[in-house]
Amino acid sequence: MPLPPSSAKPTLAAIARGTGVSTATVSKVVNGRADVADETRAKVLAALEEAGYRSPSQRRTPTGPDVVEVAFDAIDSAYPSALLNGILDHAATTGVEVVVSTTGRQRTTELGLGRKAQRIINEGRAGVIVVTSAYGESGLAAFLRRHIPVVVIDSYNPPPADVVSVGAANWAGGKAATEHLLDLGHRRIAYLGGPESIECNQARLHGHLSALTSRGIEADPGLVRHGRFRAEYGIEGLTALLSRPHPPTAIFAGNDAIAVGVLREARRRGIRVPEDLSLVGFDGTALASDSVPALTSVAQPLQEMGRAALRAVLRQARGEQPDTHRVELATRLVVRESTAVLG
Amino acid sequence: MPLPPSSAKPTLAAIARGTGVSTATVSKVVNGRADVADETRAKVLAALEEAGYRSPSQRRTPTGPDVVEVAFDAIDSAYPSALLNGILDHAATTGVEVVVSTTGRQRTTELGLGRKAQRIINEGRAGVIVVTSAYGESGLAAFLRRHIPVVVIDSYNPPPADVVSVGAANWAGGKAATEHLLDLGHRRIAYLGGPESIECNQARLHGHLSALTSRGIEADPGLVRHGRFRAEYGIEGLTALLSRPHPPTAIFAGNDAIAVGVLREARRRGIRVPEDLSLVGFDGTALASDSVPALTSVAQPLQEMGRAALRAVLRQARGEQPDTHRVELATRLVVRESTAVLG
DNA sequence: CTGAAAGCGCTTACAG
DNA sequence: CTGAAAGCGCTTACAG
Repeated sequence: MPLPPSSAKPTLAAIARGTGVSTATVSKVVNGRADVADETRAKVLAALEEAGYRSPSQRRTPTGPDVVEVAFDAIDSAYPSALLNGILDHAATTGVEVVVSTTGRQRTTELGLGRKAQRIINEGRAGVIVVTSAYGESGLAAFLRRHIPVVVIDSYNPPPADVVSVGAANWAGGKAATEHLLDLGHRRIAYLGGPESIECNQARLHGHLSALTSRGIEADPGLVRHGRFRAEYGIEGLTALLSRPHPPTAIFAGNDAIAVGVLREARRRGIRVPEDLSLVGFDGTALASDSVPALTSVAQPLQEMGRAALRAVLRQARGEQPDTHRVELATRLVVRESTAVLG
Repeated sequence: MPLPPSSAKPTLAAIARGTGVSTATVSKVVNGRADVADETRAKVLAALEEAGYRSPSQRRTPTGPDVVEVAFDAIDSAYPSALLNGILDHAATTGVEVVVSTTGRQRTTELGLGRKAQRIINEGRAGVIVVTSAYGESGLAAFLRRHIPVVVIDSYNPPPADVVSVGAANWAGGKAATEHLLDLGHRRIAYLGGPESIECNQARLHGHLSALTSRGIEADPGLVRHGRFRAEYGIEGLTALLSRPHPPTAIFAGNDAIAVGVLREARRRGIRVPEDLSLVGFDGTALASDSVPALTSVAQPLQEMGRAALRAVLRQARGEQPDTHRVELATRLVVRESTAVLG
């Protein structure tokens, strides 16, 4: 009597028993040989998938190091670099290996992503860390179905319930940025954000708005603009704001790249920062400290976020329950040279 | 009659025959069991090493993707990030997997590095890319002994003859930087470099000196300073240069980070760039384009260097001979806002 | 501490 | 296209 496949151990013989074929046939399917009927192949593949079978070379070495895959959109700024740095730092101390892959900013097709997810599963990763948007709901679900722990850093969308997410306190950071500007006497404060739909951007904006309303200042919708997290949108944003009847005296930028764009456009126009315009960024990467004038910015503990993400993945890989669905690390307002008392 | 170990196929049985013990004993050694005499273990380990034995889980999956290891000192600036970006880009198009590891800037002990090298060998990598200094001569030699192809990017020291190195045209880039400043009328041009002993730094310096002497200008040794590739050394360097009787009118910085330090210190002192001081950086990363004023800089094709390194490693992994011992990619002077005609 | 022997998981040449 | 059977590479319980 064939056992239900789910209770069988993942050996060729067990799969063979479960599907009513010989081990030889299962072996052929596993090795992609041609001489198997399509129907048989399909049945066996389904059973292999169901049982979570790994061929010997796919099996994780019992003694070998755990391998964690980190999927980025791209590594094209200080932000992903700092995250990776934190991940690699913790990896070195725990003896874990890190495979890094990028999906490319131009959204890959669903099919392409599915294939990448399948590869990650086949390679027997101990876990997966997904940064921002790489892999949608369906990709994440594929990992979970195979019981591969997933942690998402700064997810663009709210992740499913059984995925741990790591991020910074974006709302509190946004509030702190705007409170700093309010404390300096500014009242017309603009927000130049990233993509409107993205979670972290919304949280920063709402922190900003909350700071305004809690001081009894009505937010002017004309002072809120969205774009992308790149310098171009700072240039474009400042240009648009200056064409208004009452331009702002201060700008809170959704990240440092946007702030740097603002800085550059301000300089081009002879607007002095901070004398004529105060400016706060977000992220606190080298971009903020190296720019001239150095940017006041809300620092995210990016390295620590990377470390926390790896820690959370490894904890789950060891079979421990995650303590929390969301790891949120504190941000810190670092005041530098780009903000001053309203003159 | 036992065969000489080198001609035996790398199976347990062959190792056993070669060393005159049973397959059971060899198996125990491979799996690190305790019940083997030290002497026997040593003999068997030597034979395993000699034969290049890999246990089933260490064997590269015949169908599985190649895995290339990339060893950085650290991923703490735009420079390693851009290299990695190029490597990952080419990896995505060739289906190769990339394991990233960092050795940490504080030189790890020889022993620690040796262990890391051994791990990389055991994991059956198709090849290794070493960035700047990670792994010394002995580490590289260990890879070569096991016939694992190695490519070095921007090696701190000249690599051994059978290691392909990838880098930019540092000498030509340094020459172009200084010629640009000479063309603008500058005659007292300082060089603020990175560590004096490092190859790429020396090449940039000598390009600079060559530009001077080919215009009949005697180089002033007091205008050459070394430090590290960080902003602090730009601050320190400018401070030292200004204390001289005849400060320079232009500075060629060994990389963009140093140039940014110069920029910051100049601003603090009320020295205008480029009106009072012209400044050229090296690397051409976002640091140069995002700084205010934007930096004139010698751009290295970092992404292309990453791609070229992976291409060279994979070519060797396929058993092809490398075309060249050194892949040198052209640099390009990008003129921005930090250089002007001597006033 | 060593190895003969049993056995496991998988593959393959080949008969049907 | 399928599977019985031989066999390979490795591991392990156990006798010595």
